[in-house]
Amino acid sequence: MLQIYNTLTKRKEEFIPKNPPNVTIYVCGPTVYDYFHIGNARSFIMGDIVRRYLEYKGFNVKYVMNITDVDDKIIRKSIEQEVPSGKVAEEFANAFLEDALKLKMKPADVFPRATEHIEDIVELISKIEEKGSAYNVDGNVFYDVSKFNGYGKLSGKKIEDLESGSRVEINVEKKNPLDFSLWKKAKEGEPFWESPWGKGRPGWHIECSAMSTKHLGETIDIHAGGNDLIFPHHENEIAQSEAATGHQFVKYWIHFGFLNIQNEKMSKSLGNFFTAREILKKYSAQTIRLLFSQTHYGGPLNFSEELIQSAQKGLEKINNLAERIEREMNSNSNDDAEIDFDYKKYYSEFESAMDDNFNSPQAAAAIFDFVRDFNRFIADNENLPLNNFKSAKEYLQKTAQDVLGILDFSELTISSNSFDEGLIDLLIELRNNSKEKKDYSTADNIRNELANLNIVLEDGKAGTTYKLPSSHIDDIEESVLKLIGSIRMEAKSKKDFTSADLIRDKLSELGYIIQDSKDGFLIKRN
RNA sequence: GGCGGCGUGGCCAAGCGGUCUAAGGCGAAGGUCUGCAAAACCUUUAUUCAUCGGUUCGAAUCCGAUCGCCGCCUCCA
Repeated sequence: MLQIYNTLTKRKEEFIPKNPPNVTIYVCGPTVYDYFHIGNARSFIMGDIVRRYLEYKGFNVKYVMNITDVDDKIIRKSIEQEVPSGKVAEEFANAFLEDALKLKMKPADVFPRATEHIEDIVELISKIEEKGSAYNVDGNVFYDVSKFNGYGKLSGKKIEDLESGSRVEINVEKKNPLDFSLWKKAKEGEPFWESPWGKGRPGWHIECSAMSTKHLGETIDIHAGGNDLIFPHHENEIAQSEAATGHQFVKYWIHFGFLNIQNEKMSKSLGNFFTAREILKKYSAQTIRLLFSQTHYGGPLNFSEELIQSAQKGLEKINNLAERIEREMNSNSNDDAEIDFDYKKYYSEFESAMDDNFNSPQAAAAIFDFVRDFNRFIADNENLPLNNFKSAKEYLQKTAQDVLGILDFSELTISSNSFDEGLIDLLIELRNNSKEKKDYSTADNIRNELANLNIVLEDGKAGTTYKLPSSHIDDIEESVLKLIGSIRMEAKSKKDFTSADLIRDKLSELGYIIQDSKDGFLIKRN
């Protein structure tokens, strides 16, 4: 039974969607005036994990994430850069979509944009006006908070408290300082749309109400976003939508904790941020996702270089097993019956963790338990039947890959790439020959040189295996060829012509021609 | 001023009334394997959960107070 902590009721509740097995989810997406930062990424990724887990549970999820493409910040930027606001929005919306993919987020079923829903927005505002919950002051339309008696139910605030301590900007047009804009009258030079109230653009909150309703219906199952959206954004969405429809807007509200830097909220205004782009240059999506998974979504996460590195180390452990499994699947032909291993136990650990309000840290722990125990199982059972590896792969795929997104079998370094791995095999053969001759200095030299190229050799019972670096494969080919050539030179200088000839023959088998010259050698592709 | 969150080992972090002498990751120490490594595995690394009181047969978990940190109330994921 899945339980979700609902911000609205402030307790964990059993998740019962309105129309099972369908589930509707709306997550507040980015305002596209700049690249999004790693703190924003946390919300998007945790939303993605929520979605993926519901799919794992067999629900048919419709997932919507809005893109706010008209607002004050975008307009400000467009003025600064002297380009139309639509251009600014387009540029950063594209960047967002690219980065979201790089972060392994499953694309939303719909990424609605405010500017493409002006009609729906106008219609919704009119409806609110008809119900008497909005008023028009000279082309500015405001929501009348006093008409909605549930105002404050999400954020736990009382109207009086808000009014007294308020830092709300004083606006003489508003009846009440808490009233907020539904439609903003266009100022000189601002983008605008025609409306019954004149030229203008939508207020911030109304787009979510309009687009959510349009794509998911009047009552949606889950609405999620960062903690800072509880008030006023989500509170206002409820007020608008419920005033218009008379129905409950959202069944379950989920809010994500902040990502902090040195214990302070990461934010554009404080300037203490890293963009997701920057971080992705140094760390993989899987690393970032594991880091996020290892903290509960609701709490704060104090981001640091040290922390992300420890996640990276942890990830290697999972990847190492995945690679081992992949290697076995390629070479193992033991078709004996599967030996007993309690896969079920790890599925149920994973599920009961995720069922408890998406407790991803505990779910990750279940995966680590599995990795440890399965590694041990391999060690204890020589020549395991292939089916065991299949089952293990299935476990990792369903949990680590499909739900948390911290693993991708198709990206493992041992699998396909353009680099000719025969070259590595040749080096391994040369190294093994040296080892047999107890020429450890040559053997170690080969290993060290490869290590410098981020190619790791590991001697195992069944022979030597290797791991390739995940990127820049092309540059490496040249370095590897140079290494092979210099080994051959050394062999020649020692009059070890057997080795030298072996190298030349093997290279030609791989399609390379090595030519000796006075001062060295030249290797060409045949 | 109003509202809310947090404080668990060297670091990160689950646990939220008994199975907790507290999961998992990182780190550290020792060991197995290895020519040496790497990987993997094994062992060790919190009788204690900010502090002080209280409730309870029983508390890291509930209540109160104190100290410290953070957030929202203005754009913000």
